[in-house]
Amino acid sequence: MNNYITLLKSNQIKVTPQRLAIVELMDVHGHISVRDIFTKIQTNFPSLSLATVYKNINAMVENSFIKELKIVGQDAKYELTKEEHSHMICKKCGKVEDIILETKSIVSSATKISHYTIDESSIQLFGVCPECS
Amino acid sequence: MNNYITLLKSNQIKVTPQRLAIVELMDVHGHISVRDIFTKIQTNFPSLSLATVYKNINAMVENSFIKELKIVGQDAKYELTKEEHSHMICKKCGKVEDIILETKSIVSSATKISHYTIDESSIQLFGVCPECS
DNA sequence: CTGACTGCAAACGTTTTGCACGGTA
DNA sequence: TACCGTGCAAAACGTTTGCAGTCAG
Repeated sequence: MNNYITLLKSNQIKVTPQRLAIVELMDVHGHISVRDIFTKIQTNFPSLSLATVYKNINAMVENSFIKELKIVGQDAKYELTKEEHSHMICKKCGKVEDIILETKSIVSSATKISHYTIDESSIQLFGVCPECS
Repeated sequence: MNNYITLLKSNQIKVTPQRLAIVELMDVHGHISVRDIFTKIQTNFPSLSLATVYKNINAMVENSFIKELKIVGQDAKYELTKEEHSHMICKKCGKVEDIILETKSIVSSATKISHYTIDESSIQLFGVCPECS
């Protein structure tokens, strides 16, 4: 049985070919924009509608099944929700990569300073990747 | 002599009433969206055009005179460029606040792991502010 | 006085919506 | 079979553009 089918079902999301294609693309690419999802899927699935992509993406974000990633200078990208992680962004090639960083110390010092109750963080680091330099 | 006039001039930006209003609003509010700039200024400056706001914001971002801030769940906001800092975002009231955090250690560990040359970072911490809890 | 800035209206691209049809469970 | 999801077309947004007139330096 297909992994993506299992994944959707375990999140109470009804399985359709469109959704399978979206989830597979996200899994393979890691981070992907609506436009890219649409054009990539449409190649071998010409009947796919952009409205359907939007509707599904929105519902999945609503669910927390996927996460929206806003990056300055880029279109919004989407990724499957997984272990908390940060992002490395290459300013030359635009690549976005996951990286697991220790955030406890920064969060605890921010808590001390601000007196916020912090439960989520977004850390993006910009620079040039090894391949581009 | 008005501070904002000095500020614009020192960045080689021609001084106009529209730009003064925009810069003043950003300074006072810290972080503000295009829509809010437009509606707030328009109250006592009815001839202001939304296109002018966009043109100025874009030129100022281009200049690095101001910075764009993309936050999940909110419109893009703009802030005057100043000392590097991070952001606290209250999930209840939507408030965005600056906070100065030590980022050296996280950046250096990310550099070791990823081999990126990192020169910029965006750190956003989400939670509930003291006033809302 | 000249080039840059503004306001307006139109154009554009993106996202959302309503509705009839089709497919999943 | 019942309901949810899909595709289509239109509508609603947000942002950009071109142009003619105005203003800052």
